[in-house]
Amino acid sequence: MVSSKDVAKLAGVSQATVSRVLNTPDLVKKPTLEKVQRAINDLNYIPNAQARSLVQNKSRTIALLSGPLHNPFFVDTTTAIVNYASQMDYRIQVQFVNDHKLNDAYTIALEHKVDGIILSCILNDDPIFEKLKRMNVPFITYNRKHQNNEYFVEIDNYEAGYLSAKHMIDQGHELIAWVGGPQNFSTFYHRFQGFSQALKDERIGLKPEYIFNTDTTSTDISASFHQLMNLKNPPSAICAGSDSLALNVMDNAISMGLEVPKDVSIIGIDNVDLSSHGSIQLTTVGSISGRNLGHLAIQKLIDMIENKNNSCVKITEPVKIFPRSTTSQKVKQT
Amino acid sequence: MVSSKDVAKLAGVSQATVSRVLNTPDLVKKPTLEKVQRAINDLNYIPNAQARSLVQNKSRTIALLSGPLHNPFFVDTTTAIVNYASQMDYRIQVQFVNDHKLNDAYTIALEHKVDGIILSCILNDDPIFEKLKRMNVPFITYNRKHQNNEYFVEIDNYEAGYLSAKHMIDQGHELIAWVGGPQNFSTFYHRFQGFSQALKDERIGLKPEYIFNTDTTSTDISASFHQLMNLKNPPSAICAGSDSLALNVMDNAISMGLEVPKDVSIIGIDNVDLSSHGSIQLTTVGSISGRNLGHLAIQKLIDMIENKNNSCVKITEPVKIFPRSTTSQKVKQT
DNA sequence: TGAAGTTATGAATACGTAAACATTGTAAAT
DNA sequence: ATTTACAATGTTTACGTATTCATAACTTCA
Repeated sequence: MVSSKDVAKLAGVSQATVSRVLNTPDLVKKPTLEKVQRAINDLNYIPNAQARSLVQNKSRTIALLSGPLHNPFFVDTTTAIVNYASQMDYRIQVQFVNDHKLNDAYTIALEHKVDGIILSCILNDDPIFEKLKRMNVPFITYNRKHQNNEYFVEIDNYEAGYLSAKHMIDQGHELIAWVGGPQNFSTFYHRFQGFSQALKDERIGLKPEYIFNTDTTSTDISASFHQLMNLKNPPSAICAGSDSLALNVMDNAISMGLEVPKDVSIIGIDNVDLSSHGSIQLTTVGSISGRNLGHLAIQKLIDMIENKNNSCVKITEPVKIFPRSTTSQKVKQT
Repeated sequence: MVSSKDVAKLAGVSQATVSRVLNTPDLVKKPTLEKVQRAINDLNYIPNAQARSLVQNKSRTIALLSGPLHNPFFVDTTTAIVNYASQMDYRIQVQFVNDHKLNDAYTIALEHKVDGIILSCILNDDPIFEKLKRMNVPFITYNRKHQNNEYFVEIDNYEAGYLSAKHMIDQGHELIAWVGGPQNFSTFYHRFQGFSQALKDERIGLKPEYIFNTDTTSTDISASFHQLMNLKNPPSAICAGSDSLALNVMDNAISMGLEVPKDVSIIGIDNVDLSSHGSIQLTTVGSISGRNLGHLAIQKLIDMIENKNNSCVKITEPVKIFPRSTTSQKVKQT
C-alpha cells in the first residue's frame, strides 16, 4: 500500500512535510506544496485513517446501537443520525442489537475506540450504564433512558400514554385495551403508567385481561391480539405502546377481517414518518416540535465530544395527539 | 488509556505474551495465561482494534453505501447486511449516499481501509467502477449494476418490468402509465425496457404522455402523478418502477381522494417487506426465492474477502408477480 | 549424562501517521 | 554587515498491536 513515505520519497521531501501538506498546508511553501500534491496524485495516495486515529487518539467514528429497522421508529432515527454525523464528518458504525447481546455490542464499540456511543437499547437498570460512565467515553441514549436519569433524549412518555388513553375516552370508548412492551424499558414503563393514570382519572377500571405487555415480537403481539379479540367483551379501542406495535396490531386486525377503526380503534405513540402514509393514517402521539429524537441525540453527542462539554444532557420533548384515521367515535351498540 | 504494555507490566510478562494470550492462548502456559488474564480483568483492558488493523492490514470493517431508508427497499437490505456482517464478526460503516456525493463516500471508505465495499448507488457508466477495480479492494453492487456486468447481485429487472405490464394487461387495462426513475440506474432502465416490450408485444401503444421517469423525489413523483391524472384520458393502471415509487404514488392517489384499485390500479417492483402489510397490500414483482439482495451480496463479498475468491459474482434472481390488493380487473366504462 | 528437539517466553521491529523538537534558510531591522 | 526573528523543512519519537527472530527452559531418548 502506498504511504506518506512513498509520497515523500517521490516528491523529494520528508514524510513530515507530506503530513503538513495534508493537515496544515499554510505552513508549507507553494513550490513544495505543489510538488507534494503532484506526487500524491501520481501515486493515488490515500491517507490511512487508522494510523491517524492511533496517533491522535480519536477516530471520528461513533457507534450506533440501534433497535431493528423493522421498527419504523429506528428507520427515522437511523436516517437522522447517520446523515447528521456524515455532515459533521463523523463515521457511524451501526449495530442492530437484540437485547440479550448488548454486552458484545458495547465491547465491539469500545475495541474500535469510537469517540462516542449513541444507543437506544438500554434497560432501566442496565449495569452497562455505570460501565460506560467509568469508561469515560461520551454516550447518550435516545428514546429510552436509564433510571439514573442522565444523558438521554426522550419524549414525555408518561404524558404520551396519558394522552393516548384520554383520546380514546374522549371518543366515547370504555373498553380500552393496552398492548405494550417490556416494563424494564423506560418507554413502555412510563407510557403504561400514563395510560393507567388516565383510566383512573376518568374512573374507568383497569382490567388485567385488557393489559398485554408483549416482548414486541410479532408472534407475541399476534397472540395477544387474538386473546383480546376472543374475550367475551372484546375492547373497542386499543392503545399501543408504540407505532411499531400499533402497525403490527393493525396488520393482525385486518388479516382477521376486522375494519379499523369501525370494529376497533387503534392509536400508537411516536408519530413515525410511516404513520402518516395515506394507506395507514395511524392516529398517534408524538413530539410537538416534530424534532427527531435521533437527530437531537447525535447533535448533543457530537457537542459533548468536541467541546468536552460535560453538562449532562436531559431532554424530554413535550407531546401531543396527531389525530388521523385509525380512531373514531365509539358508536353505541344497540 | 490502558494498553497491552500496562497489562504486561502488571502481570510481569512481556507485551508479546499478552498478545499471545489474546490471539493464540494455546501457545502460552497455564499459569502465565491466568496471570495475564487476571491483569486484563483488573485493568479493564480492551485491545485497540485500530492498532491491530494497522499491523495486520485488515480492519474487519465493510463500508455500506446505501440509498436512503425512506425507501423501504433499503430498510430490508440494510437490515440483512448489517446483521449478517455482525454475525460474521465484521463491522459495517454506513453512509446514505445522495448520488452527487458518491465520490466523497468512496474516498471516506478507502481512507478507513475497509476490507470491502458493498454499494447500491452506482450508475450504469459510473467511472468509480474502474477506480474500485484499480484500487484492488473487493466490492459488490446490489440492486443496481454497472454496464461492465461484473460483481453484482440483482433481480431480473427486465422481466420484472415485463411482468408488471403484463399483469395490468391481463387485468384488462389498456391505459397503462409508467412512473419510473433515472435511466442511468440499471434497475429503472431495464425495468422500463421490459415494460415497453410487454406493451409492444400486446400491441398497446407506448404513449409518451404516459411515461414519467422521475428523479425519485416525492415532489417530482407528486407532480408526475398529478399530470397523469389530469390528462383527458387518465390511465386506469400505473406500473411503478419500484415499490418505493408505488407507495409514493399510492399516497398521492389517496390524498387526491382516489381509491386504489377502484379508481386506479398500482403495481410496484421489489416486493419489500412493507408491501405485504395489511393496510398496504401492494401488488408487486419480486424475487421468486424471496432471498434478500443485500444478504446475497454481503455473503458473496465476505467470501471474496476471506477466500481471495476472484471469480466474478454475477447473480440475477428470477422474479414473479405477488398479487395483492392494489390491482384489480378493469371494469368497462359505461 | 548430554545432545537434539520442543515449548514457552522475551526482545526487537514494523505498520502509517502526527507532532515535538531541531535545524536550516531567509528576510527584516539595526 | 550583523543580529534577530521567523518561516520552512527535516529528524525523531510515539501511538498499540502482531509478528519475526532470538533465547531460555524443559523433554525426550540414547
